[in-house]
Amino acid sequence: MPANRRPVDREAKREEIVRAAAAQFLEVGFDETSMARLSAAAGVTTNTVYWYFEDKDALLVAVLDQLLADALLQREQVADRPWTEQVLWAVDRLERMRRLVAVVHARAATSPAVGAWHERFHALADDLLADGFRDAGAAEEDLAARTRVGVFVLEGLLTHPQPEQERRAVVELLTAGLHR
Amino acid sequence: MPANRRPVDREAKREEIVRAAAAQFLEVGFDETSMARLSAAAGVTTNTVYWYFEDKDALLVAVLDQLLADALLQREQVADRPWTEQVLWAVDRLERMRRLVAVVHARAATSPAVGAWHERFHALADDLLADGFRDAGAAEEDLAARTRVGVFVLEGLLTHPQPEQERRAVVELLTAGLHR
DNA sequence: GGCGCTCTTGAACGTCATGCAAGAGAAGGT
DNA sequence: ACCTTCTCTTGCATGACGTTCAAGAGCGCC
Repeated sequence: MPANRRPVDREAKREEIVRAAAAQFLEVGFDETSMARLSAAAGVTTNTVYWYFEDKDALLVAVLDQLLADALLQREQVADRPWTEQVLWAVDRLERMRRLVAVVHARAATSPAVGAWHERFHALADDLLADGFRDAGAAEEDLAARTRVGVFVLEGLLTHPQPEQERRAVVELLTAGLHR
Repeated sequence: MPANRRPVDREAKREEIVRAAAAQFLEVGFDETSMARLSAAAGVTTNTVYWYFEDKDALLVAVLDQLLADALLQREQVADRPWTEQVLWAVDRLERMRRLVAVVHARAATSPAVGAWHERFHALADDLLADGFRDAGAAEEDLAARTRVGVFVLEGLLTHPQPEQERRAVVELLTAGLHR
């Protein structure tokens, strides 16, 4: 039990660093953002960052968690739209994170922390998509395959940006034959 | 015009380096393979590698070109199998390059050379898949969307390994309703 | 035999992620 | 009021990396 505690800060400062890191990672790129630059953007020294985060990968995971939480929160507001529209909304919403998708895939092979996050993310994505397809009237027998295709297409649309029209065509092909 | 030339070597040595690099990139990973380690594996010094290749990204592109050429060559031998089997064969064949897919996506954003290769690759993949789907009897109107989904699923299956059975289920969903 | 080219090498540079040891500042116990 | 203890911050160092520079070595051609 802590015999001591700084006013409040702790959580607040951590979040501040995460926010600064997120901005840098999204705009500049993960590999391209040095810990020095990142720390400067957050208004602290590099060592301070290392006080709050084990290493750069841990910071990446924190950023991913925050971005994902934001997205999930916003999702509630479109939960009643038709399934096709929900998927298109997700693509649009997640596109800002485009650069991070490739980074996660690359680091997941090396960093256990990022690897674990990647698995958690796919479990969540699988659940959400399976629910959506089920509600939209997909046959139970090919639900698993359809879900997996859905996830792959989602990732593909994120990492290989397409014009609005193509995007819609692709998603509509995915939901073809469903009653909603 | 060259007033001079070493016996044969030139092309041979270049290829030797590419082969060594390919082995390292596939087994160890691109980020994890240092130029020093790579050069040692090829039996030369790092500077020698820099004589043949502009930088690490150029070497990556050379490796990708070689791997792709190999795969295309082998493909001819399965060109007469049913379309579904061809796609499954491609997934199986390309799986060795799994780690490189993420690397290409990550570096494409930064390195113009890798970016260009990535675009070339997708143009080729689009062509091959479109031809395949057309031959398999896909409707001309949703050929483009189907092709794009195909590419995304292919990349997805590469980067997120699935058990044989799941893989087949996914690919069969893609080719559902086609007469071959 | 010397010029010029291709190729190779040794040593260096700048940047990066990260580690270490020392300190600042505020509770809490006495 | 002092001193310990804990959280947090900092300056400096380290080792690895990608890449560059300047100097050669060996061969073909005049």
